[in-house]
Amino acid sequence: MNNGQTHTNLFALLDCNNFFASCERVFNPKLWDKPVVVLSNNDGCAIARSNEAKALGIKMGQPFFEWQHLLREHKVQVFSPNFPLYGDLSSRTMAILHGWSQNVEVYSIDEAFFTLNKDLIEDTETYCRQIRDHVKKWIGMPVSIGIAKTRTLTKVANELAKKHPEYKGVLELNNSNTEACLKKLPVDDIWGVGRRSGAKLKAYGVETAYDLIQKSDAWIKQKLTISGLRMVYELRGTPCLEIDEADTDKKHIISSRSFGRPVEKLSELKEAVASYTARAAEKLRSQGSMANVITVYARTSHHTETYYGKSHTTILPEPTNHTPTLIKAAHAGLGKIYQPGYRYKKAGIALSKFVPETVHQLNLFETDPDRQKKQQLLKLIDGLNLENGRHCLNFASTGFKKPWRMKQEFRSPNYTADWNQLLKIKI
DNA sequence: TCTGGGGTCCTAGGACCC
DNA sequence: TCTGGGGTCCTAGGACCC
Repeated sequence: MNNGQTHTNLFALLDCNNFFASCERVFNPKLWDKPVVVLSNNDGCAIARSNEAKALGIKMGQPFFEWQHLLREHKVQVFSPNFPLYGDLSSRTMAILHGWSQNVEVYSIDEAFFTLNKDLIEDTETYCRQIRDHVKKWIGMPVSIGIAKTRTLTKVANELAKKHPEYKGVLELNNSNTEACLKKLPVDDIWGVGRRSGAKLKAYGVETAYDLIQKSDAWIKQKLTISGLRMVYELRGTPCLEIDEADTDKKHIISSRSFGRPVEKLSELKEAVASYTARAAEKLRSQGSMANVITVYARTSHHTETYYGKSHTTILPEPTNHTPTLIKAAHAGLGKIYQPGYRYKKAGIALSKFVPETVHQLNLFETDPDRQKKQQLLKLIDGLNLENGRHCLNFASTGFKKPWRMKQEFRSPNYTADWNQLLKIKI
């Protein structure tokens, strides 16, 4: 988005408040004034919390069992994650945003950068308030919007807009208020500064974002690498992050899960790995790529004394996105790393080193005469699964009973993604 | 008993070549 | 015993994000 760089454009960031928790509320008005928590897969820990839940002290990533007692004491409402629902509400929100800006970069499931043309919009802050109201009214989703000269600064603005009610969800950073905001912002709250770098910077006496931008470029590059330097330029008001819209193809596709209970048998591990591989291969085909490399790994829990974890990487004889071929390679790798006697808690596979399908189709030295037919069959299966819901057709090696499957005890209905689970209203 | 899953980018260091 | 300088490519691992 080149016109994002010109003087007449400002950046903005729309971010849904407590996204997953808010999604659960959209179709369930009873939750509006209650603390709501969405759990990770396997109902392991908290991954989203409403403001009320945050106020109770439930932390991001905190294990469920540590705060389970609050369910009774404070009527905390918990949910297993319902990603189809969240994905659907996300697309609807982004669709509305597209109606307000020419340049929208969907950055994650719950946030998007967009540009505002200063030549056409007189009052950018008022404009963004209208966007916010539109999303609230049509989707029921509360959002915050930050406006500034660079994407990193919109993050700062957004955070403040969210934290301080007096901004009513929208804040624009300009020449007169930016410095004051950066002086208030702890250095580890900056987008791009994690726990490690945060601690390091504080050890050097750098406490706030303002302290950081006073340092020399050389110092910053030495302490935080080139990406840290780019971040500081952005904080000083010079855009230098490119987020390209066109190339959304993934460079790695990962599929992994923790098991609902520990797995010891190789046969069960193989089922799980086959099932992850099938999912990853489906994603690979949907972006029109083939993989040259597949990595498989398995590990026990980190929280036990006898930790065991290993991975194995296979370079494939030729790039492929053929599910049975990939499963075969994953199983071979698994055979190399599997050690009996351990209670495995998680396994996964990763595909990488992609080439476009079209490149391979031009290969004159085709080694597999049936490749075309196999390809068509897979497309057919993908199509049926897409139309009729995932798992309509499966590969037998992915297992039938799946005793290793995740725990999901608190799942909400698929209000928007499944005809059988539409919200019922009594009249 | 109980601690997510899926990504990106960067650097260091080894292997290899001239 | 001494003992180059560059360049490239690859991989593992760190750090961060949502």
